[in-house]
Amino acid sequence: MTSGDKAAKTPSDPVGFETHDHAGCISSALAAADTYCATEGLRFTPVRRQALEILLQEHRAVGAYEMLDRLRDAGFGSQPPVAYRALEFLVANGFAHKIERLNAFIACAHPGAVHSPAFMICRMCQSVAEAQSAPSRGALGDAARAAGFQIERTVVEAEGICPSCAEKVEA
Amino acid sequence: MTSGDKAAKTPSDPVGFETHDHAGCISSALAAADTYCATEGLRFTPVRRQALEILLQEHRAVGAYEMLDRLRDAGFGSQPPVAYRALEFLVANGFAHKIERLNAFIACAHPGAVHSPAFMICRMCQSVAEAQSAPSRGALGDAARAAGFQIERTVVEAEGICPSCAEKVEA
DNA sequence: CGACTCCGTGTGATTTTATAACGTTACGGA
DNA sequence: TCCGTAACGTTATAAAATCACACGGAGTCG
Repeated sequence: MTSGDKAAKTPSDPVGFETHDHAGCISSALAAADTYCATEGLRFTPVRRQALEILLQEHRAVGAYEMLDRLRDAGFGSQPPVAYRALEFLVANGFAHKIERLNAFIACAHPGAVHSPAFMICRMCQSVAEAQSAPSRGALGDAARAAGFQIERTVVEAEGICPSCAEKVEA
Repeated sequence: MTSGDKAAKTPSDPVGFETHDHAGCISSALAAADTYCATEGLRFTPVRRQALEILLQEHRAVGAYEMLDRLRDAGFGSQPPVAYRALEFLVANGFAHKIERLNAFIACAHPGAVHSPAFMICRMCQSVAEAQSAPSRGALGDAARAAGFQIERTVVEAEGICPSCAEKVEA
């Protein structure tokens, strides 16, 4: 990814509450995944590629069974493991994230970059935006160090109201 | 709660990777819940009280169906809604928290205090410690403000290795 | 080439987690 | 005391996730 450091000109990089050039971001993300998998010796098989494409197209959190429906429509297997395995691959390799609060999955907005993602989940429209978190700094990091706990992975999800739903409420 | 401000002498208050005076903490927590419910006009019914007592006794994350077993053993109903409703009450009123990562529930370590809990989850022994987070400060808060997102609630869960499991690994 | 192995895939079955719907009971205010 | 609401118990079902096993293709090594 390009945005890089946390203290860059843009204070953060929400990506998600506004419209995008989807066609572009989908194809470039797929191409990046192709390249990355080739480099790393990972097998970016048709199901996996299709699953990522679905996540990118939707650009929202997609449940495993919804993914399964889409994959079946695309000609793949129709049993839960088909979806779960593809999603597991995408998550393991940083192409997607699981939103624990929703039991759903979303394409990574910063693929390729090593990051601790944080999510903002609108409780009205269910849209999800990805931001960066810095768990090792801040209160949680302090607590972990004090307790001698070794953090390997963090789940940071904020639930609330997105800008566009806030407007609707006021109106 | 007593620990109060984030910048007190104790930099944080993990509570969970060490043994406690359980008998004492259970009875005092129950008493506090009694008082709080009386004050707030909440109905701290037998099932709810029993559910909280179970969480306090276990002092770990307990699944809804495990809770259901225990409640049934205690003479309450034996169907899922019994457990889910009791847990919902406890969570809604701050006596317990849901650990999204584990689909399980744990007694609040700071009952009565308004707080944004954060959890440290050991992936080896499944133990869970509660700490404080400060989501509105830090990277997530910045991103939310920049995006115009109104945070109402946060889920912060760190997965890793607790001190005692770390010792075992080294040994 | 052929056999072996690993990994990914497809499928059936099952487990685990969570909610819907509905009648009955019990509490608390008028 | 009567009424309305909240809580409870139960049946049933939905949603999410995993287990177990067979098949098949891509290497690889003889």
